[in-house]
Amino acid sequence: MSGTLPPADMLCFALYSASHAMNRVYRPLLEPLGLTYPQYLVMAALWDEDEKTVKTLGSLVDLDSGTLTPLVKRLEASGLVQRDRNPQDEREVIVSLTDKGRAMQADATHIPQCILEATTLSADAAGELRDRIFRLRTALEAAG
Amino acid sequence: MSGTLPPADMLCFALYSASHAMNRVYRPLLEPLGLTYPQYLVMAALWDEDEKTVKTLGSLVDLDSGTLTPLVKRLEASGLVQRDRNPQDEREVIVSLTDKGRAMQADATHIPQCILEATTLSADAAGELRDRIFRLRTALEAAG
DNA sequence: CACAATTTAATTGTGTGCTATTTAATGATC
DNA sequence: GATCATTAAATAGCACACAATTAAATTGTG
Repeated sequence: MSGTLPPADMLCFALYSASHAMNRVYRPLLEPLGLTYPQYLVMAALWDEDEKTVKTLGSLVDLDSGTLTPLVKRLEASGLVQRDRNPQDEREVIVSLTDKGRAMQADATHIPQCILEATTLSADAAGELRDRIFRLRTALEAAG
Repeated sequence: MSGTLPPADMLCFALYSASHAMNRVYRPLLEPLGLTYPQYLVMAALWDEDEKTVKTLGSLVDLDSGTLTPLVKRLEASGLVQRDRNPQDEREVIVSLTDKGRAMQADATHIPQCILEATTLSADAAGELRDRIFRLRTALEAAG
């Protein structure tokens, strides 16, 4: 018992490969918007609630400043967000949507349905699987 | 119905963040071996069965030559694998373990158990979740 | 046999991810 | 109120990922 396994037997590889497969389904949906998948996550977080610090965004999309800073700068270069120092605390950068960034939400409303259809799951089954995977994530984070 | 969602409600983000969390659990386990997670997948595939072409490795670990070629070259530079053209078909590169690469398997046998414990799941529950996620992957790949 | 089509790796360029370090601003302690 | 510790972003360097292209070898068809 308990020796090395081929990737096809690993839970980690199931996550890894399913995450890649998900990315590949997103890619053609996001290409017309000019967004990558992590950029889409950031936009979705801002559509949910505008004006967030880089740190808050990082906790919502599971990325640190090393990844987020250049990513948000690319969104800024595309004219979708703006970055401003918080006058109350100059250490913080507040990322907020521009009019163009807000307007893009309307062009993205079809995406969740497209993804759900690609999974071939019912909405309930997808929600249940999502929660199970989030619980796995919580356990893994607690272990680290 | 069917508008944009915050990341916390997305199945895709559950996969994405759980995959990152998994990577973070692996990192300290692999650091003593000097391997990254994708490199570990390649080594695991070769421990299961030695001597595979880049293409075969790619299908087993879900990566293409653009990622695999430099990754395998780094494993070669570490002395863990060797790369040889197949004399029967000079287009193919056969990746095989060196003695050092084979010997490393013994230093990795504890890892699956560590990962299972980090999930806080029983072996059965982990296997069931793994299969469910693999089925999701299959559906997503069929949609693409 | 010739030669077009296919297949396999390698290469190039962009965009993540992450660690470690640096810089600047804030807060705590004396 | 000067100094130290903490915090938030930014930066630098390495290693994936992936699309698109290139180059070489093989196969298929006439």
